Amino acid sequence: MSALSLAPRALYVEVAELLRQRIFARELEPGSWIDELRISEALGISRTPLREALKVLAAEGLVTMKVRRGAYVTEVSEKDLRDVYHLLALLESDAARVVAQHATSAQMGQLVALQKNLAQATGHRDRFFELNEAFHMLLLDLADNRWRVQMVADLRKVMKLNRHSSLFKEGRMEQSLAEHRAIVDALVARQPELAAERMSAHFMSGLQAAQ
Amino acid sequence: MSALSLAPRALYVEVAELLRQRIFARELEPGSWIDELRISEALGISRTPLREALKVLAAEGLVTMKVRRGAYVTEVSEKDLRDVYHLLALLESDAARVVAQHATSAQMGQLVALQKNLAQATGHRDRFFELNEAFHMLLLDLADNRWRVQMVADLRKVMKLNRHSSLFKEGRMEQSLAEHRAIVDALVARQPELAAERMSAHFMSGLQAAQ
DNA sequence: ATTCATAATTATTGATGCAGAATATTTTAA
DNA sequence: TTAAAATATTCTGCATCAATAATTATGAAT
Repeated sequence: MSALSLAPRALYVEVAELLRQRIFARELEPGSWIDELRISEALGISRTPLREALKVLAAEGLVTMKVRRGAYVTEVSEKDLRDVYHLLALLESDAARVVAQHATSAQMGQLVALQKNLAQATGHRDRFFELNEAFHMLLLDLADNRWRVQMVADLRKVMKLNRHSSLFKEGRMEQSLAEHRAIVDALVARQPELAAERMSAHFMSGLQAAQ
Repeated sequence: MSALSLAPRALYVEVAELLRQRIFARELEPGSWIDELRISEALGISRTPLREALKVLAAEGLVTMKVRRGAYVTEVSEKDLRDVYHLLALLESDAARVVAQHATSAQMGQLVALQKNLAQATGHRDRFFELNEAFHMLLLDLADNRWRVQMVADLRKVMKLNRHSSLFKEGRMEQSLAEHRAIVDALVARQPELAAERMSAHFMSGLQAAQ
């Protein structure tokens, strides 16, 4: 039993989170079938919460369900990855546009602060990756559209299914940092279209690095 | 038991579909709790497939789950509706842009044909509504991004939660038809930005009608 | 003897009913 | 009127049974 959490979660939520981790860690490989009995036994739980967790993951796109066959980890093709990046660019560049228009100066300050932390994390890949994600999520939060937050979160999960997407190639961190700086500059300068363009370019650059 | 379907579906899928219908028909009202026992008894099934169906609907945003409390139909505020329309406008206008750029002339023909059917359905609200949805879905299919298709489908379900969204006000059908015609014209003329703009305007106009 | 088709077996998922736990409601007493 | 206890309701998770797909075994034909 894990440490008692402040917000108690249902077992199926915990199981879904665990499976996500394993999928992202490639312990469960894309295309491989998920054996309900094996996993539930390994986790020491019954099949019911596992099956409910699989429904959640299916809705997120991480697994695909076939009737009377079960669930397998979704395979993400090169085209899928391009499509996902395309949508992320669309949704997040629009978020940048909205933030440039409507964010308070205090909120801009949050983005600038996070950007500075990011600048100090170059070289530390895990830390950089973490702060990078935090930056994008903060921007989304500030754009204040809960449906978009959910959709982007799901798309980012799918993106993580790809082997190369989470690995930054040589020099990618520096380039990414520069792109972030340019985005923040445009936001602070209250230039919505410029911010949106730069965010879109940021994703196109990220897609190239992933391929 | 319903007629045997060509593609046999799992019970939880059927139940999810049934619940969607009831939610859209306002038999299950936003904010009301879903009594697992009552509904499963009414449907003559056990609670397990119902619970799995609720997980699916929760992922779609139609119901909200509270741990140890169960599920209730999601309440959609005015702001939520605006946010959903904003995203639909963003996603579908981009789809129009893509279609204007990449669709074959045969595919353009499909859109034109559907548009003509729509023109003949003014006055018949249900039929018009059906064809309207078919038009948007065809456009999405032609844009060829399965992740977007899924996201738009989910957003449209949320949109339907709103009482006014599915009802066309007086004169709305004629206006909607004119907007569709303008969109198709831009598509056929291979003008991506114009098509995108008109699609966006179409949604803004739809939002006004819904409020 | 080998190969293909068919039948029997096995393994896995789908669904059910029940027991336990947490929460909400009602009742009772101060 | 408020607070605590008892009761009722509802959700969570498990063991079991049923249905279906996958696999193996069997037999006939070439």
